[in-house]
Amino acid sequence: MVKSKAMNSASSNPVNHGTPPAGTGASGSAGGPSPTFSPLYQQIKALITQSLQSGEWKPGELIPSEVELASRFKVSQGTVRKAIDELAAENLVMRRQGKGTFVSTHHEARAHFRFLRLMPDEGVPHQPENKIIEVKRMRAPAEVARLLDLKSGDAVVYIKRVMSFDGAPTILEELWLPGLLFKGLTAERLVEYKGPMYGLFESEFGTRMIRASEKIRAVSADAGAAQFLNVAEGTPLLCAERVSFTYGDKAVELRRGIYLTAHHHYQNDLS
Amino acid sequence: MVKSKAMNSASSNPVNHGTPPAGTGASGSAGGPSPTFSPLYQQIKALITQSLQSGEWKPGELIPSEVELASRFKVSQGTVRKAIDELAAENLVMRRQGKGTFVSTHHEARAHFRFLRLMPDEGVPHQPENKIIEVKRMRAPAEVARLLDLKSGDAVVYIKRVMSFDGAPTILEELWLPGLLFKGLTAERLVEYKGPMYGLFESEFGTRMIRASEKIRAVSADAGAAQFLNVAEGTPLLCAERVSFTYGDKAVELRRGIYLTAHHHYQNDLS
DNA sequence: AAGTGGTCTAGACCACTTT
DNA sequence: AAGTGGTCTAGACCACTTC
Repeated sequence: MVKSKAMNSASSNPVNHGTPPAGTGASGSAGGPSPTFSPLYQQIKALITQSLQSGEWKPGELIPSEVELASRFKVSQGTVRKAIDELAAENLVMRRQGKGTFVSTHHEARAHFRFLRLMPDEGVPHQPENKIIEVKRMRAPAEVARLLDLKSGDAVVYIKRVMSFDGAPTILEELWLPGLLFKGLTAERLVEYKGPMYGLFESEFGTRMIRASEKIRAVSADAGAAQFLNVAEGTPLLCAERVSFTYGDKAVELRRGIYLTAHHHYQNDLS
Repeated sequence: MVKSKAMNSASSNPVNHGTPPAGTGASGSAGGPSPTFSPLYQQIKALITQSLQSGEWKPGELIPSEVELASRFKVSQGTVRKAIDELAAENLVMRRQGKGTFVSTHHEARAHFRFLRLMPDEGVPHQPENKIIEVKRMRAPAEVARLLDLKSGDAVVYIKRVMSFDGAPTILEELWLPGLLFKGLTAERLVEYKGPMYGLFESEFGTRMIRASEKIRAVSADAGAAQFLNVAEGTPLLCAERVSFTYGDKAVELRRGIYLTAHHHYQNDLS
């Protein structure tokens, strides 16, 4: 099964063992100056990612073993291994020695803290209580459309909720989601669902968040925030504006969180 | 050569190969629950880290090639490679194809943005101007001592400064450093030094920050902050309390930054 | 005992940089 | 041409989990 890489551009083979010339995917070509090679393991990684995205292997499920994937793609186990190593580093899959490799899911305490960075100043993190304030469909304002890569006026789902820790309202959150991706999303469904919202998105709407980018600022509590968080107007609050992405770096959520940081803090590790 | 791992002992040999000891796995056991073995590449990684810490290879310098290290440690190149892979992932070294592997340094734009997360809302990041307000030696307050793993009352260096972007004061920062590690640190040295403070610490005091943990809150501008940042008292500001660590996870800096987020934001990527 | 991921080796060749 | 990191292979064995 293939050994070196010179030549051998292959045929029905899903990957390009060859090197110089054409081959799978790759970009431009056509006399281009840079054929934009990608290493074999990157191509394998892309193929696996495709299977994840298409739902061939669903969150929580076991994916085929390294040996099987190697045989399927006609490459060595080491190459598959390196591809999966990167996917594991990006939290798309989780390896478990002796058991296999599983598709990551938001239905886990582990994945939980990746996206909720607010920690109590003392004690261990609790599961917040969740109160839905409002759910509606609307046309995307220009700013929302821009960040979600939609056209201004496209349908979006708007959600407003308050999260409390030990009975103390702490987070006021607004979300905007592309209407097309979240058609059946209703207030009832949100209220009855227990657990992290990303788990609901993943299970019920097939949209899995894999990466996010946040911009954080300090703001003053306006009348609304003051009311929902039970603080005086003008109280300093932390504002986190998040854009979340799914496979293919597609933006699929805009979230604006207002955090009361009197007894909590936003935890961040620089490494 | 050499194949198994397990155990730790050996003689003049820097790593523990050999020792094909008793039967695999279980063995008598009963007593020792965990022999605390570590894979060969982890041991190599530890040895390389030691050389970095001891200054055998200084920031910015080239470390020996993979082939040479493999020969020195009497392991295969692949094993050295895996060790260096992890060090590169932790930003302790940087690989450059065709040239070699270099010790990371803070004297680089690249390392710069790892620890300064405040970005302008529009436009590209600028180099801030730096104004030293105060430098003094003092005894560590209880809280500072606790976070720096010192004894209350131990000597610390205290620094207060303001950083401005395009002439606008934006960051008010206080630092506490262990007195023993920063003996010759004076206001003059700080003022005359151009570039990131971590570069000075690294070059002049041999202390390299490799990791940090931040807790972020929203606060109200008090009289002092209002004065230095040229805002009204009560203005909401972002407060980032950072503890930085050097090799061996030793805490060596406490930093409390007050950020004006009117035209800047704290950028954070969740992945 | 069989299957899975994890470690280690040895050798080949590729891509990039410098001499 | 020589040296360095980067990719790929093939095979061996280890550690963990399940049957």
